[in-house]
Amino acid sequence: MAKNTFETIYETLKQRILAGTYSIKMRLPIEDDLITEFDSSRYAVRKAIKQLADEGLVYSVKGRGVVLLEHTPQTQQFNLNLGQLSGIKAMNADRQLDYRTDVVSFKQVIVDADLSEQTAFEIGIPVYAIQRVRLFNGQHAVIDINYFNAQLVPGITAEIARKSIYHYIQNDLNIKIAVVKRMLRVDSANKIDREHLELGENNCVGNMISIAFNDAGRQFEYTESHFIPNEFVFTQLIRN
Amino acid sequence: MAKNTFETIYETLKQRILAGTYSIKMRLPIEDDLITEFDSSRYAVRKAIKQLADEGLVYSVKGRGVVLLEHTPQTQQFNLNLGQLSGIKAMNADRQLDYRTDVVSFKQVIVDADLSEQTAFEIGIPVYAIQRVRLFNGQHAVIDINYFNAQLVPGITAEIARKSIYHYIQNDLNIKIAVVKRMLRVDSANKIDREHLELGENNCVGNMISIAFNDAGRQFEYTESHFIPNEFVFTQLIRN
DNA sequence: GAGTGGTCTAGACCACGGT
DNA sequence: CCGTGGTCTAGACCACTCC
Repeated sequence: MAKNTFETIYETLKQRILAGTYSIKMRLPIEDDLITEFDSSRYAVRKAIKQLADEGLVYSVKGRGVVLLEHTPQTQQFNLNLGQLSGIKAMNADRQLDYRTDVVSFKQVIVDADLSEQTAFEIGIPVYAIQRVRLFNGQHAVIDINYFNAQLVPGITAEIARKSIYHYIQNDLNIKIAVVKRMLRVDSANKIDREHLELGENNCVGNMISIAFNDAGRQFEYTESHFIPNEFVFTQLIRN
Repeated sequence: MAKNTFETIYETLKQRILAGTYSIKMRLPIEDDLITEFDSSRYAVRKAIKQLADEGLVYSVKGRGVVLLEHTPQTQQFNLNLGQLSGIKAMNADRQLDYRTDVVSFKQVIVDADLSEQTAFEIGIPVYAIQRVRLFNGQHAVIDINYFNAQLVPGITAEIARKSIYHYIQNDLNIKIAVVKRMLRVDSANKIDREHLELGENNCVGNMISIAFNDAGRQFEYTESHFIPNEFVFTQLIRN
């Protein structure tokens, strides 16, 4: 860790904040002191503070200083899964979970008007249409409905889908996943959901829609992940 | 608008991107060209590009340049309600909606162990406990369950709750809302939800939990907003 | 008025991508 | 190898907070 000056400062400050070193005064040392302590430039110090602010640990007030945000065990968890990448597999890697994937459907189709409307893919291009059920601790908790642009992401097989498409994309195809845009909704459960998910009494699902772009700016994926209620949490940080 | 050099550059570039000026080559001009064009420093140019990247419009690749992300009408909507502040009132100010608030319950209580566990407020402090139903176009769509630290946010009345607590906090009390941490879940509907929301056939709700901090770093609010399915969307951007 | 973070300039060098 | 963005330094001045 800590390859850059900036990272060293960031890691050190974060440790101290979490250890409560600064907690009494509820303030970080002023920039000049940090510059002196770490023998670095203002740039590195400010960048480290910026990252701490992005994580919701501190807040800068012009003319006053850098304030620490109260962090209780409850609010602590916010600082964890803020912006994760990869599939749900990695998304839950921190929790120790028994995990399995069933490929329910695997097709290659041409995008028509309706599908284009839904996925934002151009009409006429070939896509892989894949449906996979994710089991956590034996529970049918998530169904992933994927559409991958077959020109940008060629050669997907059912076998790859059973393991990890993202692993295949990144390691075998060497595609860089640059940006993922996400939408979160609560939808009434549809036929597919009722068929494949253990909804119990519930008749709704969470729906996480992901649109992924490679580092050439091209959208290569549209995915809907329908998940059962009461099991998943998403976090977001808003700063003024 | 555009008070700073940085803002001028940012606004100009954003306009051009949305107008499609750069779309053919799928690239932004290189930094040096932008420095020349806007007669500014590299700092301002890079800051503008950073903001465009934060919005999901572009993506920087070291050694190659700044790539434009495909933006179709569908993915465009992602760029809207990314990080909004204020209550739901402002959250939906862009849509033209008939809007009303009913105060269902208004109490002042002392935080006990259970409530402390839930809200992360200290045991023993007084809080306002408020329940409000939000009607959009006459539909009972949202119930807000608020807890405000009565020491940090004194003097809330039912009348204020009916109008806008955030307006009162910011304009009358002059409190600066620095940071809001949010969690999103899908919960099975409870008694209060079934009583106050127009769930129709659905028996689940979305649950947006907000924890707000003032610019002294103190948590002054814990709120759960339970909302009906199929009506609300949340967005998130993840960058590598 | 003193102290603090926010903005900005003008450089330097490094790391990576493509040729 | 060259061109590009990423990191970093050493300053200057401004805007805001607090006494």
